[in-house]
Amino acid sequence: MSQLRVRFAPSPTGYLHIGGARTALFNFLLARKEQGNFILRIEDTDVARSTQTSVDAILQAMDWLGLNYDEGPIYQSERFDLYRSKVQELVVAGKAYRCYCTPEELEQRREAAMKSGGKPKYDRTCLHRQDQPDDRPYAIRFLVPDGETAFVDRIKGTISFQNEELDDLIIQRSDGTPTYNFVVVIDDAEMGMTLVLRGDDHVNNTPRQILLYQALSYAVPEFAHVPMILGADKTRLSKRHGATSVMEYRVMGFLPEALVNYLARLGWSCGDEEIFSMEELIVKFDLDHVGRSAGVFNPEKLLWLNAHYIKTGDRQRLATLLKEYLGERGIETDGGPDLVGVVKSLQERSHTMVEMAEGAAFYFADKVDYLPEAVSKCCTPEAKAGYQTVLKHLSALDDFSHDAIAAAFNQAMSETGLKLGKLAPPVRVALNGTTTSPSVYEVLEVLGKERSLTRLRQGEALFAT
RNA sequence: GGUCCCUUCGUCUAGCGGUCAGGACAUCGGCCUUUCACGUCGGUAACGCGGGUUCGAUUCCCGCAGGGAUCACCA
Repeated sequence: MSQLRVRFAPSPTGYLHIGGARTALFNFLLARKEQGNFILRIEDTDVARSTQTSVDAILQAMDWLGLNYDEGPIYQSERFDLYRSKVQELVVAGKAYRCYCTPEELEQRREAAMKSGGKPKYDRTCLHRQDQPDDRPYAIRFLVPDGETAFVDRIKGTISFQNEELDDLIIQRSDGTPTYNFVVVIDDAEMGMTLVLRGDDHVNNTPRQILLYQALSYAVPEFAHVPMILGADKTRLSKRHGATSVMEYRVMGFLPEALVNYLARLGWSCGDEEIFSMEELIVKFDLDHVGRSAGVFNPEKLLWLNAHYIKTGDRQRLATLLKEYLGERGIETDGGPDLVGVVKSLQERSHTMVEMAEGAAFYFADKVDYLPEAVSKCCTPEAKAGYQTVLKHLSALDDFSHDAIAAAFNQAMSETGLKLGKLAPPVRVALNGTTTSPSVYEVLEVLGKERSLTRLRQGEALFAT
């Protein structure tokens, strides 16, 4: 049994963004599907740009999405000794060499080469250098062998490069710290990765890394590169296109399962299916159906999915969430109507939890905030009699259930000869101050008799005589 | 510029030689209706171009065009 081992390796220089989340998700799904291991590794070799705040933000976002890992987080910054010894191993074997060229010199030569139409690759000046002084700063470069390097990408198919296109890349900086392309190989190899699933932008790094694996006598893992995510204008997804941070979506009232479902379907498909729970994804996800081309992030479809999950979600759980969203808006729910009832009345008409919270606010308000236009439109002198008839019948109810309320309205209708379209609007205004709300029957039921009647009696004053 | 990758409705995509090119979001109509939604029925809408291969190409091959990625002592 060959155990699948995959990893997600973000660099902690910011929050977890949509693209990274999808890469993490794909790795997670594969690991769970194959019953392999999912490792989280923090790529913080760039000490200057890495922060603990970012690490925390990434961990929090993964937790929210439900992407738990089996090993880690492993910090590369704690493994410098290992990297250094591996660099030495290559130097001793003659597969890497010291380079005394300064960044400034290299930059100059690059520019000169570009200007004369040549390739901006390292000219191997120091490969042929005779002296190797220890008292001068030097970086270590990997000596790229001649030939061709090819690999079979699990998503894109065979990809090959001529080694001469590759630079003798620096694997250790002059300050002694290792560079990305080197540590990623050491870690993926030492941690036993069997598949490296990552963003498309790493395709060009892959041949260099393969050469490194070979130079260090490591087994080369399989690779799979997922296409990037674009904004509506087909450019790389960025702040301009809206929220890119996973956690921003929670703030905006999205459910994690909606984001997971959306991200999974962005670039992957399973016939005509659109709705997938995490459990289904684990069973159905596969690399064979991951597309090769970049995809545009479509917020509207995500919104539709979110509405779907709100519509079909567990009311008790949504009630708990709603309480949080209301709390963030300064609305206290204790002592108010039953939250599950509130959720039930709003569930079908909310696309986000924020929307639900906004729609639920009136249930918990001490006094109704009347919208002037709603009052003038619905609480007309002609409507007053009908309103009072409704109020009379509702007052007489012992059982304030939906059905009983409906019966009360029916009585009022036959008594006044008015249709529900005439009777309901002013009641709605009295209850929530506007012309839009859940069904008035539901609102009355959720509010309960006492609160309802209080509001209805207050509402009598709305009618201009 | 070099190298590498990509190309089906507006968007996400199904398709793996013969389909009226399917689904979903969005959009446009109808229905439902106490408001707003939801739901429901239906419509509009796509194979980048040019060569091949083949009885037959969206599908296979080669060009072209257009996108994108990458060419750091960043990751």
